[in-house]
Amino acid sequence: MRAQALHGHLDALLLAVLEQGELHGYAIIDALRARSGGTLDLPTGTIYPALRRLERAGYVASSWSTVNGRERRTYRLTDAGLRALAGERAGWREFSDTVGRFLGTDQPPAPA
Amino acid sequence: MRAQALHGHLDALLLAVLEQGELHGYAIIDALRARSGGTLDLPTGTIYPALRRLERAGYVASSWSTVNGRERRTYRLTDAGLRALAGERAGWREFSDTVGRFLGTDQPPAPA
DNA sequence: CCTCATGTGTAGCAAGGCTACCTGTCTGCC
DNA sequence: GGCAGACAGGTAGCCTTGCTACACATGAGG
Repeated sequence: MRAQALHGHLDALLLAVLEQGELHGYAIIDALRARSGGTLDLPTGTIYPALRRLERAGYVASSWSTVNGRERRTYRLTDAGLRALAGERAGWREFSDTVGRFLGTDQPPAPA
Repeated sequence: MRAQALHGHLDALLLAVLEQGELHGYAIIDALRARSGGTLDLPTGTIYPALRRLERAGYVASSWSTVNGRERRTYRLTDAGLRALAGERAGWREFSDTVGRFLGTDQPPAPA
């Protein structure tokens, strides 16, 4: 899958993943790959800047911890992030509905 | 709708619109607006460069005609464009399926 | 006459994901 | 002991692509 198709939707994915529990960056990449069946295999250079963006926006908060002598930065969803996620879901629905109307995802063009 | 969410999907939309018959740029904008129920209202500065991109790629071909003293450039889908559209449709399905799995468009997370 | 819709077009900006690179620890293999 | 590779985090700069703002031209309507 052409990954740049994500453009603008990555934030929503990250929020959705963090909705199920706090994770650190590397684990987020694993979670995305696992839940997408391998389709989403995002490089660290995509994830880390995106997480910082979300943190600047106040949608996630991070805390450092040390696991096996390795520094880990764990991210969790904030209340604002949860609200943002709801908005992103609505936005995604409208977007996919609109584009799907042209590309015929699974809803036929004229049911009625 | 945040229009930049289109990123990477605009070409597919244009091909899909032209699939139903040849149109000129301005009419394409109208068609997108009409078929999307007003959601997609794209500026000319988005459409014209995109059409040139598609023409360079060989997916559409254009021809000039004069209507009411106004020069019109009419675009039609090429065979390569038709094939590209099929690929775009498949790509869209995979993309929307993948993202939908996270944002829960209409398929629940764990049906079984 | 002037404005607005029709119609095409360009220059430059901005956003966002990607490539390529760097740092460091721990584990396993030779 | 040394080296590769997974784990873990991070940055700089590129590239694509849609958007804003503008320019040009004609025809219709006030």
